[in-house]
Formats: sequence, C-alpha cells, structure tokens
Amino acid sequence: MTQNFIHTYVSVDCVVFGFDHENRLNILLVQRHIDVPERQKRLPGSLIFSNEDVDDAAERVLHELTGIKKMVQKQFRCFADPLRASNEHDIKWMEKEYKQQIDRIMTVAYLSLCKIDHKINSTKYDTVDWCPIDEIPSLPFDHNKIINESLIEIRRWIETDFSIIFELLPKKFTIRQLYQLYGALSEKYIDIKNFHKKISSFNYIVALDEIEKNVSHRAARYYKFDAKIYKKNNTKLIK
Amino acid sequence: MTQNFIHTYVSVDCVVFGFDHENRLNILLVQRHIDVPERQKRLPGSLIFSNEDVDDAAERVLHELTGIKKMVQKQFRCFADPLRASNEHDIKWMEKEYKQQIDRIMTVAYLSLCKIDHKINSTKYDTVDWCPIDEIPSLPFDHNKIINESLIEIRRWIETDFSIIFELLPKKFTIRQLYQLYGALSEKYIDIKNFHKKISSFNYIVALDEIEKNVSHRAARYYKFDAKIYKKNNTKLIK
DNA sequence: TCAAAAGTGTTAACGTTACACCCATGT
DNA sequence: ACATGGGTGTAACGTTAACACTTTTGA
Repeated sequence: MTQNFIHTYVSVDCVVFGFDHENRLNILLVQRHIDVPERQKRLPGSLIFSNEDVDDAAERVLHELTGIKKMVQKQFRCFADPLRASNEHDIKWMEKEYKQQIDRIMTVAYLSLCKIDHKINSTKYDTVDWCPIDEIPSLPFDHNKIINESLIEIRRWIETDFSIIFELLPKKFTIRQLYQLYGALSEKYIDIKNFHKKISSFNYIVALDEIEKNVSHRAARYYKFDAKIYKKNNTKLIK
Repeated sequence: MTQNFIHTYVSVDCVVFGFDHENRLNILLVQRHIDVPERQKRLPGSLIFSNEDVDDAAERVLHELTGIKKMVQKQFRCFADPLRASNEHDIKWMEKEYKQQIDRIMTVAYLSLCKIDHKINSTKYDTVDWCPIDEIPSLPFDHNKIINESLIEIRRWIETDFSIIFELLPKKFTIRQLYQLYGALSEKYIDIKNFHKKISSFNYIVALDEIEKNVSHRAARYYKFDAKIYKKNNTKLIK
C-alpha cells in the first residue's frame, strides 16, 4: 500500500497572453535548437527546484522567457493526469531536457499577461513567438488542454478584476482598442457608442492630449489607465 | 543542477463547507485515535496514489470522509511552500501516517459543499466534526492558510455560479434561509423584502405546498431549487 | 463629397431601492 | 394586543440599450 503513493516531479507551465494589432489574442510558444529532432513548439515551463515554491518557479520561468521581472501571474490549475506524459516523443524529450528518467510529471499551470509590443528578451529559449489562439498547433503533453482551460480562466479573471485588461494594452490606448479587447475576452456584447460613454465616464480612465495620427477618419483620443484611482473605487464594468 | 529538481509527494486536502442552523459557515475537521499523542484536528486529506489523478484523489478523500459518493468539488490552489511541512510535530505525524520518511510535500487544495444535516459516514476517520469558521483552532501544516484562501474562493464561486449555493441548503428551504446564507457568502447587502421578491420571481425557485410549523410568526413557505430549469436560463443573482 | 469612425445627446425600457401596508401565528 | 417575520405593492431613482445626430479626417 504505502509504496503506491506518488513521488513525482512537478513542473510549472506558463500561458502568456498578448493582444495583437489585428485584435486577436495570442499566446507565447517557445522552441529550442537543443530540442531537435523532437523540435516543436511548446508552452514555456520548467521543473521546479527542491527549495522553490511553485509561484517562484513561475516567476523564474516568466523571467527566463521574456526578460521581464515582475509580470502579472495567476496560478489557475494543477494538471495531474497519470498519462499526461506518456507519449513516446514526450518521454524522449524529457530525458534529453532533464538528463534523467522521468516516470510521471505533474504540472501547475499559470496564466500571465504581456503587452504584445514589449521586447522579448529570453535567456533560455532560442525562439519565442506569439501565436494567435486560433492557430495553435498540436503541442506536446497536455499543453493544448492547458491552453483551452486558460482561455476560460482569463475570461473569468476579467470578470473578477476588470483592471487586469490593461496589462494587455499599450500604456496609451484608444477606447476602440479597449473595446476590441473586451470583445475578445467577454461574451457580453456592448454597443461601442455606449461603451465609449461608459468608459470615458470612469475617473481612472484618463484622457491624454494626444490623438491618433494618419487615420482615414476622425482621429481617436488616447487614454491611459490610472491604477491608483482604480484601487480607490473599483467599479465593475458591468454591475 | 539536475539533482536539484524537486521529486516530491503530493497530497490533496479538502475544505468542506456546511451552513449551520445559527447561520454560520462551518468546515469539516477530522481526528483519528491513531494520531495520539499528536492528536489534533486537521483538514481531511491524503497522499495521492501513483496512478491517480488529483481530482480522483479528492473524490476518494471526500468519500472516505463522508460516505457520500458524488460531492461537488472544485480544485482551487496548489500549496507548495518548501517549508510548509517542516514543523517537528507535522514531520512526526507524517512518519506515523505514511510509514516512510517524507521530506517535502505539496498539496492541492479542494473546496467542497455539503448539506450540514446530511449524515456523515466516515470509513477512515474516528471523529468528523463541523467547526464554525470563527472558531477554527490552530491546525497543522498550512491548513489555516488553506482555509483562509478557501473562504475567498467560495465567495468567488458563488459570484460565478449562484446555483452552487443550494448545495449548502436543505432540499426544502425558506427564502430567509437562502438570504442568511447569501449574506454569509457575499459582501453585497440586499434588503430582505426585495431579495424575497427577486428570488421568488425566478422560475427555477419552485414554491412548495409546505410551510413552516411552530414558529411564532406567520409561517414561511418552503421552496426547492430546480437545477434543470436553472441550466436553461441561468440568471445571475446580481447582474 | 464620401466613407469611416469619433464623440455627444435623447429617450424608453429595465432593474434596483426604499418603504408602506397587510397577513399569519405564538405568547 | 403585540411582537415578529411573511409576503405584496408602488413610486423614485439610476443604469442600460438603442439609435439619431454632429464632428473630424483621408481619399
């Protein structure tokens, strides 16, 4: 009986979202030359060290991935299907990557958000690419499942704390940009005019002097998000 | 480098909520005679087996705890502080419980809900007691921390899916009972009269013929919750 | 001048809040 | 009779939704 208890490796995997200029959600996928011939895209992740908490491991992975120190991160689910690492290719890859036989592996999945124009400076991966969520290829392990769950989770997150949406937008943004992003993240439809009126009525959405340039229509005003004001009286977008 | 990767035991711990007749949230705590002299209350939990998924382990723990087969359960967080199992008493307890040296242990915490009048038929524990959340004693490991987080989580859960609140109520309930429970689980204040009107307007809240007995005021009607109707048009309590 | 989107204004519908009022029951 | 809570009605208020109208800009 007692010998049946699991004694396992544990990893973290990070789903990093970005919002591109064609109004699509994207996810960061990585590749390394070292992975040839199993070379294929995957979610960034790592086994956790013996004296490391999972949150710290996720922070480390995110830093190795982007070069950014403090990214917003949220643990959302532990994936522990006993067969999740039983694919032949995946087993080979693990042996190569970790230089030891690994039987079973559990992973704790994290969600993170990144402004898509932010420079990505990876110390670990050779290739780090944004991939639109509609074009995610078949990934190793249960990474496709993790991504599907993360989509549910990011939507829930926006409902709970609207302000995290600004992590995905440039510092200066137009209300249309915010509208498009909100549309990509929420089931609820709002008329853009009414959205405009509502958003601009919030005191934590601060109008800037700057407006768009070289657009073939009336230029939109840029706005910024003021986190301090938001914290004082955080209004839900939809009551 | 490679030898530094964690290779660890993993457990699940279950926070089971109940709602008592004094309108207090309660949590199930357990004790076993075998635990003497370290005997103390703790959250129910178990190491997971080598061929077991975490969700299945939680289901097993809940069944061993209550005798109930299919309880509502929700994974809410992995706790992996490297020092969470470093207390001397906790280490001794683990040796006794699992008959092997255990260095580090991660746990995946689950939230579950139970009608407080349901008969508890534990196959594993000698003592299973409801404990009001205001009277939770000091518990081993990080169980107090887990409970604190579970309170945040259950509130979030109610916001996302109002219907789970009925898992905590008897099958027949008065609107006042529902109101008290909602008050214990939500920050939002609603006037009881308006709450009554709103709730009774929902078609998934079905009025029964039965009314209260032996109360020193006008007897309240009993209602039941119809999950099928709810699923068709799930209305949020507060938009 | 046209197309496209910014931005403002108006109104009706809807939901919420705050009470007033009557009902039923045990003490 | 009174206290306590059940249950219904209503009017004021605030928010949302739908849409008309004006403004700005490039082609």
